[in-house]
Amino acid sequence: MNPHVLVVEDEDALATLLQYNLEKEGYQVSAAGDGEEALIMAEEETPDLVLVDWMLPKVSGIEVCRRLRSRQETANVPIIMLTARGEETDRVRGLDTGADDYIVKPFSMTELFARIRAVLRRIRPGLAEDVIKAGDITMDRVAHRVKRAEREIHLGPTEFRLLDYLMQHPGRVFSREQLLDAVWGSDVYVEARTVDVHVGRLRKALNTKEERDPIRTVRSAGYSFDVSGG
Amino acid sequence: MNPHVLVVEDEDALATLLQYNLEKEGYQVSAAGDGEEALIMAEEETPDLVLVDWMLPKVSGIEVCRRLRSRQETANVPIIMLTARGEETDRVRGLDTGADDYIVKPFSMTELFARIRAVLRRIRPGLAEDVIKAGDITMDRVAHRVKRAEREIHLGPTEFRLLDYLMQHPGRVFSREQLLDAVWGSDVYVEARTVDVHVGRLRKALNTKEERDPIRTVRSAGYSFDVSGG
DNA sequence: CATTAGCGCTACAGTTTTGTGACGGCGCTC
DNA sequence: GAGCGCCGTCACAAAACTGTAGCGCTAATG
Repeated sequence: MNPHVLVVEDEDALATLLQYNLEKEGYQVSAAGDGEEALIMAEEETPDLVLVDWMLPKVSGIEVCRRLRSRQETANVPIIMLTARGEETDRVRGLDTGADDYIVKPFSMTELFARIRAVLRRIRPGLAEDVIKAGDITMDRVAHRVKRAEREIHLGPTEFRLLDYLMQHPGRVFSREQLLDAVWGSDVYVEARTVDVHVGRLRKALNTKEERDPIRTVRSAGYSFDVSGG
Repeated sequence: MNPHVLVVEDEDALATLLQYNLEKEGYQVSAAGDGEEALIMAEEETPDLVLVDWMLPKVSGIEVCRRLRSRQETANVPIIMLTARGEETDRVRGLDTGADDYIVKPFSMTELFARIRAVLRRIRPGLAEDVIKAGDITMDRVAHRVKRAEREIHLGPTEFRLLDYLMQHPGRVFSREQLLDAVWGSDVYVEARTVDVHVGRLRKALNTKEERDPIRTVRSAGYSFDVSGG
C-alpha cells in the first residue's frame, strides 16, 4: 500500500493541516501529540517515515529520534525533523540528531512533499517506485495497470492493493491478519477467510493454464509472492 | 522522452520546490547547487533547458550562461535566469547575458511553466507542443481546437481544460479530487461527482459508436487518458 | 487408514461506485 | 427579456465489487 507517515506534532492546528495534506497527497497518516505517544505508535505501526517536531512536550524531538534509532524495529525508519527558525542549530544542520532531513517552519506543503519523496527515494528505493516488476508481471501504480507477459490484467480495487502489497515485499510470508491490516486497513473487521477468496480471485486473474502461480500458499501461515523460487 | 530541465539554485528550499513541481508537471529534473557543478552536469546530461539563479556561489549565473554558450555541445541549450527583484539590471532586461528569458522572484509555478513552454517552443519547437496528438485525437492549445479523425469536436471550456490536463499526462490515473484541483482550481468547492458528469460529456463529444473511448475509468480511483493500451 | 484442520472454489446477496438524463440557475447575446 | 450555452447537482439504474457461507479436496497427524 501507500507509504505510511507518522506525524509527531503537539500544535493541533499544524498537526491537522499536515494530516489533511499528506492524506490528500496519498499517504496513509497517523498522528501523535507528544513524544511518548509517538514511540508507542511507531512500535505498533512501523511507519515508512516519521515527521517529528523538534520541540515537543514530555519527550523532545531529538530524544524521539534517538530512541527510534536505538530500537531494532525502527532503527532504519527515515525521519524528517520540523524546526522553527532560530532552532536551526548546528546540530540540526549537521543532522547528527539521527534525522535524515529537516525542514524549517514555516514551510510550504509542496516543499515538504518534495523532501519526503527525496528521503523515501534515498532510504527506501522501491517504496516510492512507480513501476514494480517481478518476472513477467508488471505493476504500474501510477497508471493503475497490471500486465503479465504483454497481457493486460484487470483487477478490482482490493485485488490491486493486495498484489501491490505482496509485490512490495517479495518472498515474505504474511498471515491473513497481517494482510487484513495492511490491505484492508487496521480499523475494519472482516473474516480472515476473506483473504483466501481475494487471493483466489487474484490468482484467477493473473494466471493462465501454462503459467506458474506467483502466489505461494504457506499452510497454516499465510501467503507470499514468489516469482523465482519454487 | 519528456524535456529534461537542469535546475541551478543554491538555496535549498527553492531548489526542492522547483524540482518537485517540475517533476509533477512532467519534466525530468536534475539539480545543481552551484555553478561549477552545473557546468559539469550540463556537459554530462545535455539538458533541454537550464534554469539558473543569477546569484550563485563559486561561479555566478551570468558566468554559467557564458560558459554554456561557449561550449559546442551546450551552445544552443535554452536558458532561463532567476533573479531577485533589484537584481533586475539592464543587462538582464536586454538579455544580453546569453539567457533566453528571465523571471523575477517571487514567481508562481504557473508563470514559470508558461515561460518554460514559451522558451522551449521558440528555441526547440517540438519539445513544448502547442499541439498534442494521441491516436487520432488532436488538441491545439493555442487555437483552442480539438479534432478527432478529421472531425471537429466542440467542447465547452471545462471539458477542454479537462481533456487538456488528461492528455498532458497520458496513462496516469487521477482521482476526482486531483482533477478538481487541477482543472477547476484548488479554491473552488464543487462536488466530486461533478467530474463524472463532465467526463461523461467529454466522452459523448469525443466518441462515435465505432470509436474506442480514450478515457479509462478506474474503479474507486479515478480516470485516465489512454489511447494505446487497453 | 481414519481423522481433522486448512485451503480452494463457487454461489449469492448486499453494498459501493459509476453512467446518465433531467433540471434549475447563471451569464451573455441579440 | 427571450434564447442559448454551459454549469453543478440530484436521482435513479446499471454495473462492478465485496464479504460470507458452504462444500469438497488435500495435506498433516497419529
